[in-house]
Amino acid sequence: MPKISDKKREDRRQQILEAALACFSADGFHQTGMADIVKRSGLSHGAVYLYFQSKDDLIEALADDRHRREAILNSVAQGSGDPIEGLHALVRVYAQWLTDPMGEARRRVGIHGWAEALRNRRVRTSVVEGIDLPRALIVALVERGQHDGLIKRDIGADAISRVLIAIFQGFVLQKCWGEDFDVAACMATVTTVINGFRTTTADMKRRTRT
Amino acid sequence: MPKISDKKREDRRQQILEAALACFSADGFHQTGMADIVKRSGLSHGAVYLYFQSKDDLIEALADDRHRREAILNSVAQGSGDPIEGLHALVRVYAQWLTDPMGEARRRVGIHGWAEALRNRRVRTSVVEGIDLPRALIVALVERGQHDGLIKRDIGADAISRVLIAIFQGFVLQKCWGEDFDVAACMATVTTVINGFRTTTADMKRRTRT
Amino acid sequence: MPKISDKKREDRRQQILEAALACFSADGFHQTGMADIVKRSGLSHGAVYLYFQSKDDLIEALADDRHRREAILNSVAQGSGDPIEGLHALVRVYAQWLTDPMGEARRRVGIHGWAEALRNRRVRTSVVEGIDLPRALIVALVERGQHDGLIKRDIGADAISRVLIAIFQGFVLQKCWGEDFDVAACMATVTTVINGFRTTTADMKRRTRT
Amino acid sequence: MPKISDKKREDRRQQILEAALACFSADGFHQTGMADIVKRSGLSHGAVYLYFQSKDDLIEALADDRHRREAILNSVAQGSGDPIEGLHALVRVYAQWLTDPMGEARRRVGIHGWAEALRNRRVRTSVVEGIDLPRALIVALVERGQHDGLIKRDIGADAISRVLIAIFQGFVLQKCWGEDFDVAACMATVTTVINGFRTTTADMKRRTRT
DNA sequence: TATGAATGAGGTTTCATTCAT
DNA sequence: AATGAATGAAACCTCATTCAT
Repeated sequence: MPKISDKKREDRRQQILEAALACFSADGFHQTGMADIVKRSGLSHGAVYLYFQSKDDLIEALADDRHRREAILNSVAQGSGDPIEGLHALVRVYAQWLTDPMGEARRRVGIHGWAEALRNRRVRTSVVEGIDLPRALIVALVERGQHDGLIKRDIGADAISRVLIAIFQGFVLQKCWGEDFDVAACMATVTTVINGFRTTTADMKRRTRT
Repeated sequence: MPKISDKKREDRRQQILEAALACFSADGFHQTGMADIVKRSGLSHGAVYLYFQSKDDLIEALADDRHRREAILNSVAQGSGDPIEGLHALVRVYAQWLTDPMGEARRRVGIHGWAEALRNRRVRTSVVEGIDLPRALIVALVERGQHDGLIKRDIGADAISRVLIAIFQGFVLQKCWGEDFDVAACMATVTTVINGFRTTTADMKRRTRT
Repeated sequence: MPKISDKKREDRRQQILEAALACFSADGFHQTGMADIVKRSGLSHGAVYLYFQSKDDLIEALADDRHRREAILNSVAQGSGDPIEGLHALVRVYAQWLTDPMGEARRRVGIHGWAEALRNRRVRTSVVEGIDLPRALIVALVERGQHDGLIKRDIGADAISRVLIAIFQGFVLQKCWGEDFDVAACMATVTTVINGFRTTTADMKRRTRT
Repeated sequence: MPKISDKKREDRRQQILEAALACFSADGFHQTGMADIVKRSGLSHGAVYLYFQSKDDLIEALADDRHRREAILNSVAQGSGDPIEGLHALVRVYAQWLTDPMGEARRRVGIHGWAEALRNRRVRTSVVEGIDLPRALIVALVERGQHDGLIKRDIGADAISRVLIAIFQGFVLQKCWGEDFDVAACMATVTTVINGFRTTTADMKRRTRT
């Protein structure tokens, strides 16, 4: 029985996923043919189907892949003491991710995934869970900040997390569409936005009164 | 003379566009077959091709349609005196648009269009021009606000506009994916974000010192 | 009842036939769409179908048209006394027809008709009858020539007629394919061919012996 | 290793070409649907497109095929010493080809190709090159004959070749249209025609005088 | 009579997937 | 395990013809 080693098996899998990523990035899921992926992977049709049951399977595997990578991204941003500083750290991590030229393909496929999530339940689950991770992280930070009196208490932690995530989603779109997206300037503005959530002296006075 | 009246002609066009919108919203551009659109429109294959040269033409027509509608949306938000109030007005208009249940299909198709924009130049042009409209509007408001000393001068007007637009793009995504997106709460937070751009007393002091 | 005059009716018919001729000449019968003919004729779809029942009907009408024109062509060549001179006259008439720049379209459509004759009985009948006319004419001339002792008696009149007709068919093909077909030189050679059918002194001696 | 053997591959190709030949012979290029060819070949749609990129490709492959076969035909007729005998040999070869019942389909497709050559450049090139082969052969023979004083010098070798080729083209047409085409009698007449190009005693006297 | 919008069967081609080797 | 030839449903689009006006 010509069973290959687990390592080789995993290598082949990655080889196929990389080919798929490149193709999907260039043409989208539905304009990419299996033949394109097969050619780019250097394997055969049959081989690809040994590792993935179908094209949808491949799409979902990439969605999961992204899911896993973002989990790591988030973990990197954890562990700082000051909640506000934690938010800034998260921003820096995502800014980094947004700028990485190697990640361009992944960002583009991500956008295709956002559209695909509208009609493919598995993909949607993966995407939604993917954003639930940073959301929970942000919520935790904000709630701690509110508890410590550092962040305004009249806005929901959940809403803040959704706004911050939305900003990054929009940045991905705008960056992938055009070349003139100034990441640094936009990031600086995000910093301002976060600082805007800080408790001001006015808030304190108001609170005292209440 | 059976030459159809202009009104009837335009009605038929809308009839087809609506069918296409519904289909594209449900299945995306590439999973929707012309047969689906034909069936839903109640017309025949040939009739559809009498009004649109190809499926791509249909996609582009919808992109243009969206473009045109957003232009109206923006114009609605213009004309207020106070720049900050102008931004809030704009937010209200888009919040309205985001909440409108009739617009669900259009929002979903919009997302598919964002993905399509990555590989279809015509669609990308339409999308990019579509966001250039509100961007220019926001930039104008912010610059006026900065000139009047109402808005912080240390952040770029362009970056602010991109952040606000990104927020809305992210909101569209999050709203279309899940049912638990709290539009009101998020909008309130956007209000806070905008207020965060206001000049603070601290800013003034700093400026004086400089 | 808005019945139009016979003359107007005939004019319209010709208008359509001319449009069809131009289209068929350029693109062949099956690559030409009714829409092309309609556009070129300046009439409407409905109008064309008032004059011709179908596209095939149009093709057949053009075949018949050609049939009729060739009948005239042949009649022109009749009536000379000397049979050999009659053949030369016929050659001159066809040479003329082959050279006429206005007839280019008709020659091209003729070729398309030859192919169509293989699968359309009506067209084949028309084509075959069309060549039967000059064939009968040539056969009559040759038989008279043979009777008068001017033309060799050991070759069939029918075969001679088929050879002469074949020569013209081939000329039409070669002329329509390329620009370097030298009509004058080829015609001169046909003259030689015809003279080759003349009885020689050798023939006469042989005959005397028999 | 399921990579098909070269022989099997070539067999399949021929299988498809034969099916196409039969269909095109019966219905012409444009009335034949790919479905007809697919059905007749016994393969599937996809398989046919594995061997030929498009219907046009199939048409051109048949044109090239014919080109190649005629080249062989011509080579067979070469090599005789006496130029006049060479012409007669050529006539015999073509007479053979014209009579072969297996070649009926090929002759019919050939006619369709003549029409197609009017609007398809690739086909025209193939057709024109196809007749250039025997033309060059005939020209060479005739020029040798003229040099040796066996053939009249007052007619162009090129014109003679065109006449002989035209005769065969016409024969193909007439044979494919009707059942009553007497190949033997017509061929005998061609022999007479060729002999008519021989130098006569009259020619010699005239030449002497000059 | 005349119009041209509408029909819908049928055209060519693609492509995710399978399976004999 | 691996190959790639083969499948056939389904994709997009065209076009000869009809018919309400």
